[in-house]
Amino acid sequence: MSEHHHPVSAPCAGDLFGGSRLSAARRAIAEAVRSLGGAFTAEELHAAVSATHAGIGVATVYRAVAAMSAAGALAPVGSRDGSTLYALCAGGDHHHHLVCTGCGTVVGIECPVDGSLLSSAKSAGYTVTAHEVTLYGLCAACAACAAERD
Amino acid sequence: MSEHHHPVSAPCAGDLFGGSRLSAARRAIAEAVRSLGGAFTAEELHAAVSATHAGIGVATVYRAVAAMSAAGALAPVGSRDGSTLYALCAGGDHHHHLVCTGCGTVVGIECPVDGSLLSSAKSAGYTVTAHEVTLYGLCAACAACAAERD
DNA sequence: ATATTTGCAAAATATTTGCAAGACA
DNA sequence: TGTCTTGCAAATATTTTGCAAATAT
Repeated sequence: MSEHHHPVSAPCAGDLFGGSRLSAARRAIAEAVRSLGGAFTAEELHAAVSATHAGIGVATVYRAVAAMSAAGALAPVGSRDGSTLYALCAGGDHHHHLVCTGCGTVVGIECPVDGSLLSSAKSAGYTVTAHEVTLYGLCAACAACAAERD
Repeated sequence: MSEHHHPVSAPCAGDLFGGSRLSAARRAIAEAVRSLGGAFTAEELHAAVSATHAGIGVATVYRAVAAMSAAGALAPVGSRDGSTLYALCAGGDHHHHLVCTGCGTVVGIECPVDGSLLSSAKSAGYTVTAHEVTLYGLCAACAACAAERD
């Protein structure tokens, strides 16, 4: 059927932008997102991009973040100093994120919202349409570092 | 012991500010928080206060929101148009919030984060220190209104 | 060829802060 | 009385937007 193998879901590493055009700037931004590894603010992403590809504007980064979010490749995972934190969102099935408050590393976690919670909401007269779950903590390395500091 | 009955936890309706001073402005703000009933932004709260008590500055409202949040009487429940949404937080035990996206009504829900999720985080090397859970949906009235619109 | 994306700079907002004056305890 | 709170206005900061030029497909 298709000559090229365009994945329908679970975008591969090269495609964080869904169906939008892949410009040089966006390529650089996608690269920076991966190099950051964990959670980041728009400004941090801009700084990371600028380190290797100078001349990319802040607005472009903000627009890229919006595009990647719309494509489901990025998810907001809290905020720091008034700026929204984003993180790469593993494609595939429904999940949430656990963010290390020390280094920003993010891992996916299963969704804890189960039928019993939904039905208790239902009995309160509510129909749940969306939910937001994020955990915060320390990764092994940051926990060890914190313990050492005592 | 105590001549006055200062509850240690689960602040009563008159005390949204914890131990801070109860000024006229703060009394008016607390009143407005209750009159709003559901989720609100700082600006909406300021407008509500101003309707009955003119002359209260925006900064005072922001500071009051911070004070009430610190006292545990208010919790952030998402954002709208770039502004943080807050809601009255029922005192007492640990819980989360379900917000009607139609009218802003908020109800408390039990916490779905259970031991199995925490131990799966643990096995990934993470120690969970905090979490954030919010559900969004429609209350009975707003759901009926939406159905009617078809 | 053409619709999308970029970069710049300016705009729109949300929230915070300094400080003198006023209010609570 | 002494400290906390207020109000105003200015400062900060984040994110958005208009528009002409550049670019991807």
